[in-house]
Amino acid sequence: MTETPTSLTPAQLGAYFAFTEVSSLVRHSVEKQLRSAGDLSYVQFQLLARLGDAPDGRLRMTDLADGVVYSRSGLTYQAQLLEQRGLVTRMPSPDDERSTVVALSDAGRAVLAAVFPGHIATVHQLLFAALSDHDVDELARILGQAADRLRATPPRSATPRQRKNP
Amino acid sequence: MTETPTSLTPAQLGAYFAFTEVSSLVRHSVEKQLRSAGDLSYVQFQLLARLGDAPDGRLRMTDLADGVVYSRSGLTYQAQLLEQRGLVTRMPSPDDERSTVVALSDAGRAVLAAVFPGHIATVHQLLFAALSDHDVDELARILGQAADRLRATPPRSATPRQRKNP
DNA sequence: GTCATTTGCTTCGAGTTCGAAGCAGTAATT
DNA sequence: AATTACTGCTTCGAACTCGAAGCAAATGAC
Repeated sequence: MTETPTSLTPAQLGAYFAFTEVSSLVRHSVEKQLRSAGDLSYVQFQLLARLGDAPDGRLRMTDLADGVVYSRSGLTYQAQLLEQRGLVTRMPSPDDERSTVVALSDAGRAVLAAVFPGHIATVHQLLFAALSDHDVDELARILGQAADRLRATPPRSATPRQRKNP
Repeated sequence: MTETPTSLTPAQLGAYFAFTEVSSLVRHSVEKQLRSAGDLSYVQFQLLARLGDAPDGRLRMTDLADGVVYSRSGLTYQAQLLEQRGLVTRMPSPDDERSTVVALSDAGRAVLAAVFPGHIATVHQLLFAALSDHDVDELARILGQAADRLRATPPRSATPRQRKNP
């Protein structure tokens, strides 16, 4: 068991700060673009995009949640909103009465198609316009490594818990 | 003027997906750690950390907001919470009656010191444990470039300035 | 079979976030 | 000096998020 250091090298600090900054700025801009282009929040867009990628445009709630880290209750809320707008349908799974299967409707597909190019353009402009092809490759490789590691890491907290004053 | 493409190369897509995934997973874990270690939200921690970095542990609200993209009203809300907990003080600026100067209190400094090592350890474990020194350098360089570009980009790009017509 | 446990999802309440509107102080224009 | 525009912050209402508690279906233990 290697001990975890409680300080970071300058390079690590720089990477961490840049990462958080890029992350929140990109998120912010993308959110605005999606809102104005299709009246979607980023979460809603991610849900539609995930459904668009799925084999038949349908997924169980649980599978839909995985990878979009949000809580189950939040997912229920957003699924309700999307269903009210007619972008998505929900029905109990034939296999398992407990499961709800969410399916992309034609309207949902249309909205997704309408919003997608602008989303990609925004991301390109914000994130990739400043980077060379080589840098993009490196970024994909390095972050891919980090993502693999994160996915493998159990979700339990790394530090022993401390008591707080009641 | 180069036109922005509406599709991404596979490498760009990979980098984008990895980026969003790492971003949300790290955020999620860090949030938990801070909550259990010092009963702080990530935003609150960032605010305290920013104040800790500032020359006299004091900043105007506006300067505090820059770089932590959150809205002004959200900042007001969090500053109120931090003030109620005694981690921070607020007073009108002597220079400009409009400005509020936020200053880190001793208690705030103590909480920050108590939470910081665990925060760093968590980030190290999540993000940097999987990466070689060289990769960290590359990551810092590449994301630094992207951050520079983002900072230079005006926050309102496409919309012309608006006037109110009473 | 019956009971306990687990799983999948929803409901509920509390807390957090944002944008729009509002207020007061400052700067610019005349 | 007076009017106008702008800046810095707060208040307000609506929307979103989460965790805990709850419910029903499925699984496992006996």
